[in-house]
Amino acid sequence: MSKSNNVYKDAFNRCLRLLDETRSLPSEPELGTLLGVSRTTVRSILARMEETGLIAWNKRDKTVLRPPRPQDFFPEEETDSLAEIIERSFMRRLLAEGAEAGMQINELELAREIGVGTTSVREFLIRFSRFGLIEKRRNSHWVLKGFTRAFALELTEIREMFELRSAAAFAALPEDSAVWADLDRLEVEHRQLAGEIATRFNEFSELDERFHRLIHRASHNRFIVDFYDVIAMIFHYHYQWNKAEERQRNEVAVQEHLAYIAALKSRDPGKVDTACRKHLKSARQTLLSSIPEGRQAQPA
Amino acid sequence: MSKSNNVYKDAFNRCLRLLDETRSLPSEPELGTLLGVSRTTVRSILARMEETGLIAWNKRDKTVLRPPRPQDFFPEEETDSLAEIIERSFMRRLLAEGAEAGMQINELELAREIGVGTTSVREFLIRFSRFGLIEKRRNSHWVLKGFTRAFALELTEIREMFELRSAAAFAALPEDSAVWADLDRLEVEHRQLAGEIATRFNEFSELDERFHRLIHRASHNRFIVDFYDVIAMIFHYHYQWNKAEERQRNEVAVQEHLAYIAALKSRDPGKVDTACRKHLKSARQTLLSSIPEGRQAQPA
DNA sequence: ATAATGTCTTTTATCGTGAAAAAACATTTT
DNA sequence: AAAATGTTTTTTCACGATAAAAGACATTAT
Repeated sequence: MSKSNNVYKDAFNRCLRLLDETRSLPSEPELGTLLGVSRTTVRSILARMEETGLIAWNKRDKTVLRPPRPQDFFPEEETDSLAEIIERSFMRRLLAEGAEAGMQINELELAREIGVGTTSVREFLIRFSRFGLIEKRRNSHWVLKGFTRAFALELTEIREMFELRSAAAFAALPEDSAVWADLDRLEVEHRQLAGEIATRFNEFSELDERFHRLIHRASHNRFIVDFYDVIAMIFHYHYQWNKAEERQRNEVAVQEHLAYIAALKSRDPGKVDTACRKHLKSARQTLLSSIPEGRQAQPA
Repeated sequence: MSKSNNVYKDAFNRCLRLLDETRSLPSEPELGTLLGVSRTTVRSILARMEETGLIAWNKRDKTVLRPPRPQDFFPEEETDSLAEIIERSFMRRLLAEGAEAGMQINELELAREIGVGTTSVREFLIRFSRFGLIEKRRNSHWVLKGFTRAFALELTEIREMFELRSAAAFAALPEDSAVWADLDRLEVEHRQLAGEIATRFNEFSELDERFHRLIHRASHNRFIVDFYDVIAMIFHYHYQWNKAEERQRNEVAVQEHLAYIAALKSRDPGKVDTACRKHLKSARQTLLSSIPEGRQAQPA
């Protein structure tokens, strides 16, 4: 099996959702941009839609014949890229009990366990290494550094440096910058979420990421912007793992964000600094409190 | 050709240099640690040394029969790892004329040009991406962001944040920390180099790297320590490329380092901050002045 | 009994290969 | 002539295979 066609399957599923909304589909290049795939893939999708009687396809004419049924969709798990599959497996292992710092990581074993080729695992590990959780020994195995307290402290130290600087840069942006409209929109979303926090608290983490990325982008520094990937990854898995007090935590965070947004809009550097610090402090506390005291780094 | 034996060849060459110093070689495990390779490789080395009449090998006894001759060494170029070869080729292209921002990078073409498999090129590009000079388009090619003025400014911005913080942490280290002895040793090396700067100015960049890495390590933050890899890489190639005023630049930098070292030893935060800022400012100037004004990023 | 050597097994590094997906080129339609 | 469709070529992604190198185990020497 040389390469899975998950790009096609995922785009097909997304295309099915478009069918509900229109009588006929747009041109091939347009569909390509819409779905984020090449025309080659678009044509495979159209071919199958024709075969299964979803559309009538003749050159420019792509008329919708019937609405999509559940069985038209490809199963969710077939739409994931290999990288996603490997990442999930790896993180499950990493966050599971028994993943102690200093432990060695075996490419071949990982590949066999997940059921993929070694190349994909190697490439994943190289990409993953920038998160600072693993390290390669030259000509030899990888070493797990572990999701320790030290890691969390080092991560938050950088995060705080970067975000304070980005927030200051944000507040100094000219009145006519497009970011103020983005911020307004995020503020509305925050207020809506705050109003229905009892039922929608689990939607917070997605909003959180969008909010912080907007701020980091104001730094206009690729290293700062890219570093948010590390934070996002950690928070993503961290929240999957630690559901304790989730609702209350998010409720507090939403309010902190609203205060932070107000400070940014005031454009007063002092207020921005205070609001940013306050939020970062509680974010750090949340992360730290979730790491068992016992998980300590092994002495090198 | 599945894998080159450069590890063996490089270790063999290094082992030859040991022959000059002793009558007989130590045990296999000891040699392994000394050369940084496994016993398997050590035994291949010993086998060849026996074959070529360099040593008499019988179990624990490894007597040196004759000093190594130039023709005993493997050619330098055969001792480089594939990753090094690819990196050099890639950087040559990147720094050559015509490597404009926005240009797309073709894995297959690169692999063919260098004469290696695509897997190795892919892995290199993934590793290299953390330097912020290239970026991957999902399911498609890599895009060159280019060694532009913007890149240099973003890089130095982070460097300055990190180094100021590390220097402050360094100065606050307890009297009995081992770093003070390291610093003393580096100071001596700086004074020696300063005395013979006319002839040895080209040895500065290696000393520079060791000095800054020592300071960064005081941060005890893996992200800060790792970031120095980005700086080191850029400076490494930058200095190969831009030899203008090298001697004078290095002469100034050595003096700035000595002032910086004195400030650290004073343990006065104000003095440290001043000396560090001064040096970083001139380092930034040097880097910026070497980037042609014309090299601008393409609009996205 | 400890540490070395000798032997065998496992893992890593790299390639060539083939299908999926993108991209380029040619042709037709509006 | 601009933009779509139809067709062909190129590139990316992922695999299994193989030699180099590491590592584990068994044996021998001090």
